[in-house]
Amino acid sequence: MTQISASELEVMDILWARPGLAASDVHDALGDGRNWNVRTVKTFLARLVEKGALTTVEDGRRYLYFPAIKEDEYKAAAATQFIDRVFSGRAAPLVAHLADSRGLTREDIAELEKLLGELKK
Amino acid sequence: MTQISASELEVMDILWARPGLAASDVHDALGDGRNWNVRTVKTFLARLVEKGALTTVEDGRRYLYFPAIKEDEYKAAAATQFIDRVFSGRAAPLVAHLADSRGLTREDIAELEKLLGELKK
DNA sequence: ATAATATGACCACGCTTGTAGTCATACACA
DNA sequence: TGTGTATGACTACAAGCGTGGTCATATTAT
Repeated sequence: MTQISASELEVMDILWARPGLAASDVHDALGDGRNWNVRTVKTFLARLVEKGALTTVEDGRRYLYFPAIKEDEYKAAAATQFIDRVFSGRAAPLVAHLADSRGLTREDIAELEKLLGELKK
Repeated sequence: MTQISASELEVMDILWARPGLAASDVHDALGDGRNWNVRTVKTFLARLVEKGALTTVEDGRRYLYFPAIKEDEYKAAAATQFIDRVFSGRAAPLVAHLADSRGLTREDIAELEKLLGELKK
């Protein structure tokens, strides 16, 4: 599986949330800060199809796009890969850095504790 | 600050651990799986200097390389950036994914719990 | 019916990255 | 003293990425 770039990932996020959009819908859904030309969005869509991350279904004279990979699986793999690259595979230092640099919220901390509690069993 | 690529980061890791190596020393230190040609390593070093991540000190007819950015700061920023890109800025889901996909070791879990304990104060 | 618009197919272009090659020179050993 | 070797400076080149243009055609609005 080739790599998905940061920009491409934004497109994937849209389609994971709402599968089956057409190119122009994806463009609209990005709207906010992302001021990409529709053609730019189409380039990303085409590249994602090439990479096997999306599939298409014809709908008249246009395509609808659907994720071909699962969000959870992709993100889990991305996390593992990132930690391998940057933290030699150790998760704890990463969390330490986060705590340091941007501060986890009280809620984050509570959530993580709950998680760890479950993991211990 | 321009981006540091995965390969470049491997070089940075060497120099964070042992600052002041020459190009050929860095090459040797990589040795293991990394079968880069010395010239490839030199390209990475030159690019890192260009990017402001390393500085050099002349040593006769060669250079010694020193990190110009701090490991902790760089990695903290990288972690934040990664979480923003992939997990919309929320750390907890990331840890959940790690737990899922590759399994944190018992030690990881213990370490994280200790960390969270400290953070709560 | 004609003109503006949307859509897909294909193309472009400069920057980054991985991976070195070439050249000139300096040093080290035979 | 000549020859291999290490070093830096510069160059190369294909693939990936961000960004969008062109062209032909189909659809919609007037």
